[in-house]
Amino acid sequence: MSGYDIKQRLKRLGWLIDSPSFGSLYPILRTLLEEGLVTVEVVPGFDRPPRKIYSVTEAGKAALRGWLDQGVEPGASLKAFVMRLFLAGNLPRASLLADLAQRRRQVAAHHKDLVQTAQGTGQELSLGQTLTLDYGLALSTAELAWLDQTLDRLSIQPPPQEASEH
Amino acid sequence: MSGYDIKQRLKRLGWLIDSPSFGSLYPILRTLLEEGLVTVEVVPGFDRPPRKIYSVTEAGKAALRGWLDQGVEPGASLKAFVMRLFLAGNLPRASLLADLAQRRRQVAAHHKDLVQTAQGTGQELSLGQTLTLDYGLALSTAELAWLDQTLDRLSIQPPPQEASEH
DNA sequence: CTGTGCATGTAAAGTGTTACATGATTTC
DNA sequence: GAAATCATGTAACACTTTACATGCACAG
Repeated sequence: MSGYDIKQRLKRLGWLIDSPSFGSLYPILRTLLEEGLVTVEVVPGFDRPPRKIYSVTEAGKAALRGWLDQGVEPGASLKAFVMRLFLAGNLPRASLLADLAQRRRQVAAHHKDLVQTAQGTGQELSLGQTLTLDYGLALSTAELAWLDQTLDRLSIQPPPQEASEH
Repeated sequence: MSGYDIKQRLKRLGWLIDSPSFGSLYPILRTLLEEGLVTVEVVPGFDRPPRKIYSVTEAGKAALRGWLDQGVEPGASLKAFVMRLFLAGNLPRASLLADLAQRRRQVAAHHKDLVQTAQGTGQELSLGQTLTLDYGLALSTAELAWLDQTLDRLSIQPPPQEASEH
């Protein structure tokens, strides 16, 4: 993909993560190129400006795998999780399941924390705090349900071949 | 609250937003103090190190209200929304409802986008992309439900007095 | 004929984290 | 006796955005 494409692609997920600006994206691509993690091919467009199509090299894939294998720090944000999830296709199935399981533990802990806060503090909460608490509970409940469902689906149906049902 | 307290408090919401480091938090508090938006009171502890308890001044409240009144840029992240929600107690009820309504529009648009991506692109999605899409759909669905429910609740039950049911 | 989309890139300015320094108390 | 919690703060470093520069095509 080109730098422009990458930004567009990330912007579509912009609700969950924030996509980088060109001012950080282009320098990063140059660095990756210098490190040999990607290659470029310049494709001149008829009408439009020429595009630089980047491809990940084997070294790049290895580096990505290395990064993913490091795992997430406990307490990682939603954003970090989404990023890893997006790249999960490059991860062996077992690692992906471990990642999801760890996320489940984190969200479960957070959920428990929210429930305790709701019960513990009594009635001395501001409207803002009440709403935030409520919002957090709703989202964590939904995420836990999704994680359980997805863990089930991926555990029972392990073949890396694509399912024919479509 | 003290700087330490603020960090603790924000860390409890750390699943949804990331709390600042002390390296940024303390300088910010000093700036706010110099601008007259907060005041300090040093409370020496018997055992523990002395604590600096900050309080928001009237000028600080006015500045906060000004910031909240600016509204959110379209395309604001979940993090930004949670921050505003948390501070919503300082907002007139009508502004809060407007904020929630705008968030609803944003999430609805994002949800629609995800549905189109799921249908449009066909079957040529990687596992990571499929999972991210699925995850986004699950969370946006849950958030829309919460927003609808909350908008209803706050519209029907507008009194700023606390409900007696507890 | 002004604005928007495509497409890349640089430099300055801003914002943030990491690492360090201090110092007492409690837990393993 | 080492490590963690409480509690504040600074300086160096890393990172990011904002603003600018370039240039063509197309729509209102």
